[in-house]
Amino acid sequence: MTGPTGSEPRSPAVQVAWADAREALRERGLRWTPQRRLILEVLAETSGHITGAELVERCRARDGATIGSTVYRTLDVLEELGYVRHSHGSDGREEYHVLPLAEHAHVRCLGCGAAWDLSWEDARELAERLEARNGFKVALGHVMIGGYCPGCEPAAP
Amino acid sequence: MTGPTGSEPRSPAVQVAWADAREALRERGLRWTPQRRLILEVLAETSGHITGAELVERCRARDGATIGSTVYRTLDVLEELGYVRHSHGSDGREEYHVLPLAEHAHVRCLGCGAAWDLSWEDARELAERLEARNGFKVALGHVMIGGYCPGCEPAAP
DNA sequence: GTTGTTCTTGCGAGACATTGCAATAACAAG
DNA sequence: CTTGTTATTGCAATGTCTCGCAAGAACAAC
Repeated sequence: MTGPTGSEPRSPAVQVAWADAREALRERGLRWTPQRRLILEVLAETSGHITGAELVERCRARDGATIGSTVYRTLDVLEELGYVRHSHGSDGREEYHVLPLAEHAHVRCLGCGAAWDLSWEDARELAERLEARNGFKVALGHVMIGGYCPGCEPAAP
Repeated sequence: MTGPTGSEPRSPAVQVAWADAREALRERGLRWTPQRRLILEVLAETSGHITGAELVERCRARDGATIGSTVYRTLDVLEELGYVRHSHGSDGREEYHVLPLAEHAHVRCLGCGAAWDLSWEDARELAERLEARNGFKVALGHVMIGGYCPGCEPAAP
């Protein structure tokens, strides 16, 4: 694991990665709209994970006219472009992982809800094993490991 | 992996495991109702995985008066008793794993949607590693590994 | 600037799941 | 069998996310 993720502002070095989003869209014949600009802005200030509903709410805070379905559809587009990656939290809600510089697996505590990224070594080992034994190609962005961190205990059985 | 799971009828040997459900409920001061009886019946004929919505539908096929929320609440109770275990499929829908004789992790192909159980050795290795390195106790029932099986390829990037 | 193509948006409907609350029914006790 | 306790149910409202479709906007070409 590489440490818990939160929602602190991104470093300037990382922010630039969003700068070419408009370019990336245009290259694919997609369009740059005020709605997408707003969503990108909010995402650029987000680090770690964010749920779909949270993103809708933060966008709505800046522009009361924000429409939920537009946000979700934009998220789909951004995922295709590689800017976000989504999975599902333990409650089944969409959870978007922002700017996956390297795709990685998620580890989540079922007790306190904290989330980490699986360390690269652990991930690689898991992936190599499954591929070698079964020819199964692991998609690290789609791996969720639930459990309990030190301090959090499973509910009594 | 131990092979794909489906929805064939259970063997008689496994069916008996459901017989004491009524007993298990009563021991906890919970009640045996016609609704729960129906849900148990349907589950007893199910093997592998089933989504919440599917279960509701199958119950409704036998009793048109079946109420969704009752089914979901019963599922919660059964999960506490250990008769089912739930996780979330790649589309975020609830997915109940029936009668988890041994808790195990899920492997799912993002291409064809097929699901397997992670082999016990692979699972144990993953669990031991995370526990040793980070003190993180893996809950195998809450592990989802996405990827692509031989024959299914990731969508072009 | 005008025009045309087509990607996007807004909006409403719908699927799935959760929750609060009042009415009901299961169970134990007498 | 009757009664009292309280777990459960049914229902309605809410929340999250998806989808179809017509109107609107972005972009390129002229």
